[in-house]
This record gives sequence, C-alpha cells and structure tokens, in this order.
Amino acid sequence: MTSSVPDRPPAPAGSPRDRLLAATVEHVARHGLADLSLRALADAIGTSHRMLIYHFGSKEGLLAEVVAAVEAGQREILAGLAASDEPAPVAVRRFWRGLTDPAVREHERLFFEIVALAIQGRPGTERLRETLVEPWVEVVAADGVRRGLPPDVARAQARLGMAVTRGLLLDLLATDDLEGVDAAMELFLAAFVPE
Amino acid sequence: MTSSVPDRPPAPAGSPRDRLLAATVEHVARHGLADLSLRALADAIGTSHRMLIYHFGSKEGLLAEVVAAVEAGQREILAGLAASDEPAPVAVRRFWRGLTDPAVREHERLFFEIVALAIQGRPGTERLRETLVEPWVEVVAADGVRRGLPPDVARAQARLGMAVTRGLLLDLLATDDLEGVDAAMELFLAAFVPE
DNA sequence: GAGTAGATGTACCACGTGGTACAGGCAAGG
DNA sequence: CCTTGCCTGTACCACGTGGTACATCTACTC
Repeated sequence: MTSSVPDRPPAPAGSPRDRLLAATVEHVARHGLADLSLRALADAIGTSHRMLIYHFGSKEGLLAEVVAAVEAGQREILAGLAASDEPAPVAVRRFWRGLTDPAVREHERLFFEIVALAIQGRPGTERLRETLVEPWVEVVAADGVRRGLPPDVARAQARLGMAVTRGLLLDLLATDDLEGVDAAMELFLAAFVPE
Repeated sequence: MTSSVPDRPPAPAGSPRDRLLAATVEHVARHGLADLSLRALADAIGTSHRMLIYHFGSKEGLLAEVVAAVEAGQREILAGLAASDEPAPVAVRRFWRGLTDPAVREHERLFFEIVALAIQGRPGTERLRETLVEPWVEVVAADGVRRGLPPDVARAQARLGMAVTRGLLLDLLATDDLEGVDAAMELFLAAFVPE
C-alpha cells in the first residue's frame, strides 16, 4: 500500500482527534475496555498506536476522554429531561424504546463498565460519580413536587425510579429479554405514576 | 528473612489453595480486578506469584475461580431464599441490613465488577450470567403465586423487585447514602407488598 | 516556491507481564 | 535413613506493553 491517492472522500467529520475518539468509543463499546491495548485498538480502528499517543498524550489520557464522553452523554440526556415539559415517565418510556436498538444497548453496556470503575473510586471518575445519581434525582424529584408530591416522597420516588431504570437496564443487558423487562417497567410505571 | 521458625500458628484454615483463593477474593474486593497483576497480588497477600500459578495453573484460572466463588455466593443466598418460609420482602430487608457492613459492600462492589464482565459475554462468565436473573425471578415469582398473584404478574413483579434491589444497591455503592437509598427501598416495599 | 505547523509512519526502548525451570524444604511412611 | 509427594522460593525467559525519537508527508500561507 503506497497510499497513492489522497482519497479524502470518506473522511467522517471533525478533527482527526475527534474521529479517533469516536472510533475508540465505538470499539470499546463493542469489546470492552478490560484488556484494551493501544496497538490492538489502533489496528481495529485503522491507525497506528503512535497516533493515539500523539493525540491523547497517553493511554490514560485516552481513557479519560472516553469516560468524559460517556459522562457527557449522560449529562446531555439529563439536560434534555430537565428542559422538556413532558412528565418523567414519558421520558423514561422514550429512553426505553431507544433500547430496542442493539447499538444503543452496546453503549449502555459500556456505561455500566465505566460505572463499575466509578464506584470503585478510580481516579478520573470523580465527576462521573457525581453525575451518577444526585442530579437525576433532583430533576425528577422536582417534577414530582410540581405534580403535588411532598418533597421527601418525591425524592424517594425519584431515587426509586432511577434505581428501577438502571436495574432493569442491567437485567436487559444480561438477558436480552426486552419484553420481559418491559413488562416489569410497565408494572412500576403503573404503580407509581397513576396517570 | 531466613524463615527460620516454621511458625504454623496463624495458619487460617483449609488447604493452602483455599487460603490463597480467599485472600485473593478479599484483595480483589478491595482493589478491583482491573489492573491486577499476579506479582502485585502475591506481594499483597504474602506469597510469591509462583504459588498462584502453581495452585491455579494460570492467571485466567485464578480469575475463573474468583468468578466461581462470587457466583457460588450468589447461589448460596438464592438457596437460602428458596428454602426459607419467610416472604420475599423480609429476606430483602435482611439482605439490606447486611449492607451496613462496609466489608459486605466491598464484596457487592466486586459482584458488580464481575457482572459488568458477564454482560459483556466474557468467556468464563456464562454460568454467572445464567445465575444472574432467571433463578431469582423464578423463586420470588413462586412466592408471589403462593400469595395469590396471577403467574405473569408475579413474574413481572419479581423481576421488578430484582431490578430495584440491584439498582438501589448500585445507588448505594455510588453514593454511600444508606438512609436515602433505604427510604426508596421502603417506598417500593410499601407499594408492592401491602402486608 | 519556500517555509511552517499539524499530522502520520517506522523503528526502537525499557519495563512489567504471565509463565517456566529448577532446586530445594518439609512432613509422612517405609 | 531414605524416599516420596506436596509445597515454596529464586532465577530466568519471551513477549507485549506504553511511550519516545526521528524522519516524513501534507496542507496552507506568504
């Protein structure tokens, strides 16, 4: 391969750095970050490991950006939830429908892998850890209060909803039984959001 | 250290292999298995990495035994749940009370780390993956049917309970806020087990 | 067209890894 | 006492790792 023609046509988008990060996230979502090596990663996404070091400084730097990307995704979802007028259960249902896409599930799997690191207190996951529960509970609890619940009940309920969502998501990832998990979710929604 | 005197007094229990495994599980529960190296592990638990290879064949073999140990712990809890006459919520509450012990929480953290591997389909986690949801749902659903629920409702409810427990456990591990999480759990129990 | 700065490829390095060879140590049993 | 079989420690090996040096290539700007 003399790489004769420049052929920039398929160049995805963004800076080369962004492209590398996106490809890394995708690869890691599929293969996990447990025994990731820069070389194997580079081969898989079509670069040299030199490039990864060049653009991200170190493996640790790259991983930190992956964590940051996942965290940013979380915050984006949260922001959408906080901004919209729709009641929480509607938002949950929309999120839930998205999980029919296997690619989405892969990303959620990565999310859990990173959460496992975060609850271990690994350096670099501090911010993620802060994003994990509090802000969600706050937003959803505010929604509950707006609908007339006492603040403490709204808080506990929000926290419960968060747990249900994550617990059932974990279930879904383990069993791949979308229907069964969906039934459980509907049961919860019916019991706690009587509208 | 010429290891002059044999001094077998503190020898904990079981075969040396058992002792090594127990020490490994303990260490891994505290430090995670993300960048575990046989040497570092051996130093930490007071052996040589040679011993680990000798007794477990390979690092992979050792890790497999750790996974098996965690899995066995799960099955033991499940067996206790299936055998006892007490209704499921009582059992849940007992489990929940156990979490006040930080050491227990450390082990639960390890459980999640391994679950993250299992939902990734890592080789060696197949059995764990089977243990993860189905048997629990079955046992708890049977409990529900015994209390008069229609089978499909009992199943969905059991699945929901499983998810709540795991979701709130995850919450607890992330926030260390035992009280807040407990309030959410009580809310769930009150709504779904009206006795 | 020369110069410049970002981007990329090749070759290399030191290091820590999992695993092995081998030489014992230590008890039980003849 | 000598053997036998489980253990354990020391030294070593080949390999893959993250990271670096350096040469290059490719735009873009003057």
